[in-house]
This record gives sequence, structure tokens and C-alpha cells, in this order.
Amino acid sequence: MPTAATTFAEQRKQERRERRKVILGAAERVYSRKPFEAVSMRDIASEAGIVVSSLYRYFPDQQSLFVEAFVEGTRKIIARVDARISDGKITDLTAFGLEFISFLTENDHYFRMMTHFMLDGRLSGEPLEKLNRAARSVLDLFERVLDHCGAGGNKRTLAHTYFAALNGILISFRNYPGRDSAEVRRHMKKMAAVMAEALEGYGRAVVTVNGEIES
Amino acid sequence: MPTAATTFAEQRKQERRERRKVILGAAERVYSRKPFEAVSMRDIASEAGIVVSSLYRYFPDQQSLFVEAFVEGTRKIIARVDARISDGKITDLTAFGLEFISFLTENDHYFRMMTHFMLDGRLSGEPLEKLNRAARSVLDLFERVLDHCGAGGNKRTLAHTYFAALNGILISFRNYPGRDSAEVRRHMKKMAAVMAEALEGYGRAVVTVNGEIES
DNA sequence: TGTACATCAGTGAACGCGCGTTCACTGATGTAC
DNA sequence: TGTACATCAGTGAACGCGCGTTCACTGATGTAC
Repeated sequence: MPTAATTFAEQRKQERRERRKVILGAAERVYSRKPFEAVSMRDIASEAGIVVSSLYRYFPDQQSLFVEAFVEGTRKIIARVDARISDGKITDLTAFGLEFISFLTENDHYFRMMTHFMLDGRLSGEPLEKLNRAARSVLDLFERVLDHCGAGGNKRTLAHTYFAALNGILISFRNYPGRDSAEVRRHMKKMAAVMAEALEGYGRAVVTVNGEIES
Repeated sequence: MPTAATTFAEQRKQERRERRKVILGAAERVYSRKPFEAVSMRDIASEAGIVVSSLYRYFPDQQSLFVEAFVEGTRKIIARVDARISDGKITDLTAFGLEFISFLTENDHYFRMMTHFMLDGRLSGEPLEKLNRAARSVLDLFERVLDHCGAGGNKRTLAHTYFAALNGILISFRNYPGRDSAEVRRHMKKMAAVMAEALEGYGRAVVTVNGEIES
């Protein structure tokens, strides 16, 4: 009897988790259609096929829902890059940069959410913690990639710099006036490649100099 | 008599322009206090010491006021960098990058406005034109600096890449969790320096290679 | 097998709020004759 | 010098709107005895 009860209760919890995922999926679809600040709880509810008050059965407030939808995105990009590394398709910084740019132009809403959180600074409490953990895991990904690609120099600094540079490319040129999206992507990838080569060259130079001095 | 009339009318117009500037100054102060999306017309009016409906005597709508406040910022940074160049205080990419980072961390609201416009894409009509002109003038500044610093390679691409990289540094690390603002600035400047040296190295390498092949 | 009770997903209406913008107005200043 | 008129900065109240969130509810499902 207690076993059966546990199973039933477990199933209920499982179903609840599934429904949360349905909501997060709906949220994601809405975010990919309109600017972050323009997305309302009513939009998400109606995309999920429920009424707005029902959302509050699953998320305490808007902020928590937003953050969770975004964290989902960081999980996806990390999984995707790790898969490409396992496949042997990412062996240098350039390939990695192109993958990063591709993911975030295909999933533009994640990028918009990320920049929103980077800019805003009004988050607090547990959602903020969650967000910081996600941010750290992305930076860890960059360090892992630098290791994998055998970059030299101060890896943490290089990881941060490359991360910043790629974000900068995305934000600075995504709405480049008078160019269609294919041109924009080509331009971005060009810059990402320049960035990667410049940093690889820099890493080697630093290693050489340090090598002579230190060992 | 017509001369006198013209003078009076001129004076009126002049005074009107002054009042517009007062409003823009007030707007700027409000922007520097709270996030872009949180700034309302009522906030700006009350900072300027007038009632909200009066704003509409000077600006047709919120968007136009926002854009004009931002364009003012681009003028300032261009003037500042040009002055430093004339002073001989900017002779390499690193010095320029540090100046750029300094200006935009000291005037954080301009940076937040810029990224907002880069992300949003809901602007249209004349305000959008105005904004694009301002963006172009900033990119022109970067090209001018690259020329001045004698960078090699494809100047337009390098200018875009450095611009993107500096923006990326600002947006990625401005809210770095668990660090105070002095540490954040040091970290940003470190990355800007890495970026600048990497790109200078890259520019030289490209020039050398091209030099051997082409001339 | 039947009955009383607990849980909980989902509903629909309502809350208070702040927003951008409009409009008819007042009053001061300058113009025309 | 005096009077009628035009201009225009600034006012204050109101407009309609959409927002996040709350709350009392219905109805289905499972539990206890």
C-alpha cells in the first residue's frame, strides 16, 4: 500500500514537471516572436493553451519563469557544443566561435534574454543565483574549449575575452542597417574568425615570451 | 523693422532650443539613475520641473526624445576621443580601447541606451534614420583611430571587430557577480588591452603576408 | 461497495497601477493698426 | 498711447490600455474507513 501510494504520488509529480515544461516551451516560442520586454504572462498562457492565472500554479512570478526559460537555453548551447567537440568537429577557436554565433543567431531569443539579464541588474534572490550559475557554466564551457583547442596564455582571461568578443559581435551587428540576414551572418562570422585568429596568435606570442622568461 | 522682427523671432527660436536642451539634460539624469525601460515621460518631466504634457510641446513622442538623448551621447564620446587624439594621448589601440571603456562605464546610461537600440529593432521612420547616422559616425571614429594608430590589414573589418569586442566586454562583464566596480573596471581594461594587442598583432601578420604576396 | 473528505489543476473575474498621449484651458508676450 | 488679435509655453485632468498578480470557485481524481 505505501509503495502504491508513493508511485501514484510520484506519477503526479512527474506529470506536474511535464506541464511545467509545456509552459516553458510555450514561453520560448513567444520569446522568439517578440522582444523580451514585450512578452506578457498572458501571451505565454495563451500560447500554452491555458489561462493566465494557471501560470501561477507553476511559477511564483514572471521573473522566475523568465529565468528558467533562459537557463534552459544555456543548457542547450552547452550540450550542442559538447556534442560537436565529441564529434571532432570543433578543434580550433574559429570553429567554436562560428558554432557559438550560429547557435545564437538561430536562437536569437536566447541571445536577447542573455543581454537583457546582463544589462538589467534588477534581479535578486534565487532567480539571480540561478542565473549566475548558468552564466558561470557558459564561461566554463569557454575554458574547456580553450583547453581542448590547446590555446596558450592565461586561459581564464582568454576565455573571458573571447566570450566578450563573440557577444559583442552579436549585439553590435545583429541589426546592421541595410543588410539582409545572410549578409549579416557572413559579416559576423568573418569577424568571429578574425577574433579567433587574433587571440590564437596572441596566446602563442604570450606563451613564447613566457616560455623564454620562465622555463 | 523686419530686421528687428527677425531678431525677436530668432531669439524665440533660440530660447526654444535651450528649453529642449534642458529637457534632454533632465532625461539624461533620469536615465543614469534607472534602467532604460523603467524611465517614463513623467519621470523626465518632473526632473525637468515641468508637467508631463509639456514635453509634447518639444518632442512628438517618447521615441524621438529617447533617440535624441542617445545621439547626444554619441556626440560626446566622439568629441572626447578626438580631443584625446589631438592631445597626443591616444597613439595606439590599447589607449583608445581604455578611453572607450572608461567613457562608457562612467556614462553607463549611454551604453544601456545603445544596447537597447541594438537589441530592440522596433524603431522606424526618422528616429531610426537619426540613430543609424549616429551609429555610423561612431564606426567612422573607430576607422579614424585605426588609421591614426597605423593599424594594418582590412581597416573596415578591424574597426568593426574592435568595436564589437569592446561592446562585448562592456556588456558581458558590467554586472559580473561578486565583484565591486573597481575590480570590474580593472578586469574590463585588462580584456580591452588583450583585445587590442591581439588585433594589432593580427593586423601586422596580415599585412606582412599580403606584403609578400602582393607587393 | 459506498460515502465523506482532501488534493489540486484550471477558471474567470477583478484588483490596483502606471503608462503614453490628448485636449481644452490660462496667461503672458508680442504684433498690427 | 490704446486696443484687438495672434502666438505659444505651460497646465491639469482625463482617455484607454495592458500589465502582473490575487482570489474565490468548480470539478475531477484519489484516499480513508
